Amino acid sequence: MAEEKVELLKGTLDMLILKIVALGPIHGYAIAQRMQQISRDFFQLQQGSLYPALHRLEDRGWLKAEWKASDTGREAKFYALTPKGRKQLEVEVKNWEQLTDAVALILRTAD
Amino acid sequence: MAEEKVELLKGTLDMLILKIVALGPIHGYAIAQRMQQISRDFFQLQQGSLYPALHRLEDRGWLKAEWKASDTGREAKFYALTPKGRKQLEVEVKNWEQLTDAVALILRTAD
DNA sequence: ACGTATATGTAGAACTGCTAGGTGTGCTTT
DNA sequence: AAAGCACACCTAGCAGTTCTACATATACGT
Repeated sequence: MAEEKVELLKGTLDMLILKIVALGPIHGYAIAQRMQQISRDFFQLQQGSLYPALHRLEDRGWLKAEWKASDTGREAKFYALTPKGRKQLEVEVKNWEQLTDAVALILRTAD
Repeated sequence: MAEEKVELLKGTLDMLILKIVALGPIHGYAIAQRMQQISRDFFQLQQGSLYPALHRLEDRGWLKAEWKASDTGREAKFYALTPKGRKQLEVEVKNWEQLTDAVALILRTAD
């Protein structure tokens, strides 16, 4: 029973990560788990997508990282939204909605 | 009054082009016009995105091209959906809906 | 004669996400 | 004790898509 591979639309990952971090400080590995959970196993975020994205978001000043002990006692890098990150999330959500609206206009066009 | 640049999500362009061609045979330049029209000027498809995409879709056997005279009397390359292209459009639309549903699940999550 | 709208095309850059590999810790099972 | 697995982080390099910028050519209006 081969599971279909679901590819993210390039450009949405940042928004999804920002949204999940906005729910409260969380470390990378757990972000992937929550994304999978919330999306009912639809999104299965790969580590090779996740970690570079986190570094990208940190470089841009949208996330701030801090080492702490996780639930399991291991050290993990916890990410939190910066004020800039919160604004960026708003911008990206607004843009996402406009985009999906515009796509919907085209998909619903009958000739 | 600088217009905001709207970037397409990578991966959606093929679907949008297939959908517009599905409305009836049409040439490339007119595809860009219709997309802009239908999306109420939201999408402004660049020629550097359009033509490579059309060639890609033709290479994959989803579109078939034919030179004909356009409304203005000039020669233009009219594209039509192949049966394979029609199936592909269905697949992409279904995938798009699943994807946006999954994104919506994440965006609507309150902690 | 000139500019504009129509119509097609390419080269190269930029960005993103994926594959595939690697490191190390701690818990559970054999 | 060792073996395996889940946790937790990371990087290099590839593949794919869209954009910018440029190039070409025709028809029409002024």
